[in-house]
Amino acid sequence: MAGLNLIKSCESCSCRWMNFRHLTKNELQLLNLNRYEATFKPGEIMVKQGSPTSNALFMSAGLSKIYIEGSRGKNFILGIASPGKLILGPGAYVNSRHSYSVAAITAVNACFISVDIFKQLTKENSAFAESLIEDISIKALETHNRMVNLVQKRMSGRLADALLYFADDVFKSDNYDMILSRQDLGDMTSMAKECVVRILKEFEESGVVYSNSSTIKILDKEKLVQISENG
Amino acid sequence: MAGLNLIKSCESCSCRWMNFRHLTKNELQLLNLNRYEATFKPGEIMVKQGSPTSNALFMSAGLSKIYIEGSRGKNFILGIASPGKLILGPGAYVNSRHSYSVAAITAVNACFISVDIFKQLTKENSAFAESLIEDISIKALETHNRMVNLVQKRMSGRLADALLYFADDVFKSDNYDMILSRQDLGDMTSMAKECVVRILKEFEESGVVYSNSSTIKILDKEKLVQISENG
DNA sequence: AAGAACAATTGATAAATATCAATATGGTTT
DNA sequence: AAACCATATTGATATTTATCAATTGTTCTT
Repeated sequence: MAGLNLIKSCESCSCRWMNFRHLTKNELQLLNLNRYEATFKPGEIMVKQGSPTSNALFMSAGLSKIYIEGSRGKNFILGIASPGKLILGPGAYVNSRHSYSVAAITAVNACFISVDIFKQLTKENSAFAESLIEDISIKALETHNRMVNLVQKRMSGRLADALLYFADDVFKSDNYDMILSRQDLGDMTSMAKECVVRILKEFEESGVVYSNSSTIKILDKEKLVQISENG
Repeated sequence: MAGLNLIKSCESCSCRWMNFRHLTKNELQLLNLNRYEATFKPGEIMVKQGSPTSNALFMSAGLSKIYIEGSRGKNFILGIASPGKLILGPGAYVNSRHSYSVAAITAVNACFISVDIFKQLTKENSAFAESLIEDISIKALETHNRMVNLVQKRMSGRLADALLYFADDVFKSDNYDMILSRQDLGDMTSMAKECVVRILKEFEESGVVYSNSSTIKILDKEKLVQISENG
């Protein structure tokens, strides 16, 4: 199995989870022995909501979307996963079920790491455990923030937030490919796909954001931030 | 200072945090030495969003509301805190600032416990640390669920959720005092206070819930659950 | 008990958002 | 290049929700 891996070892991996810095050489080796890599094509499901949390995931290449499958077939997109981020929902510590689904957007390489090993490491290494608490806490803060924004802002503010999220957190650039469909953008900002189109058009007419169906260029970031803040 | 405390010690406390069961006698004593009790009158602020997270809180009596102060004076009510629950936002592990405010609804007794001590205990006692991760994870799951519901359901479904939350999680009874104002109920369900009134009236007209300004009686729970599920 | 202050209620209306149906566009397959 | 598919776009309309203004009820104070 190790022969199939693209990445030589966790010790030398350049895109490993930051918090693995707290692990000793031995612990990293243990990790390395209990992982395997897989590749996914665009659109393929990497993690299915409700399935057992046997593994945590770490992507080494590509982008994927994390989404909750709500009732009546409606999805809610939590965010974009990229290399270096832990993919393991809160269900792992509650009911041992994945609390969200993850689907590849681009071609993706990912490491599967046994949750049992993962939990064992948190037990043995308190610095590592604390860093996990930090990671979870950061996500909780982001979620709180997200929820308040979704609930208190109008459509243009919500869409501005999403565009800024891609620029600042995902691509670190104000020009980027819009990897989500209009429908997905709607699922992320709680609006109908037609409304996404209309608000994007408004942004374009006011010279804030240029967009075509697959590209975004933020032209006036200050104004976009203002739109986000004014709700 | 110990003389001011109503509760004799953490060891014998009947309403202490469940996860303290993982602590040893010594650790409980350490906890006990580093706590102090306070009482709050209805309406008083117990924790202010943005203030330093020097202490975690545990209520021994009363009810309070946990809320995020959003932009432009709009609040968002996260939930109701009751005895036995840890009150410590994710900010404690991120920026050492309280990420939400907490205000007493009824008369409240609460213990303040030093966050430093709290963190020290998670470092020394891995079972305790894991139980904290579990606690945080449960809250994260609830938040995810909440967010999806708020975003995908219409007003009647959201209000039904809130009424069921009070019945099942807070009061464990289908008849209870509505301790929140209509405005607060609106801040919790993302709707205007006038709409809360109107939907409650609808519920009453269809025989699902009886309500006056300070009381709720769930008359047809199945139907209320249905309303919640149908969005 | 009168009055002040605040919360709840109601009705009318405006604003925000979703839905529906039709058309356009772009990329793929054949 | 024609046909096909999925997605994007547009316009018209319906639905949902918020806002405003006025009134009623409640609680607290004096």
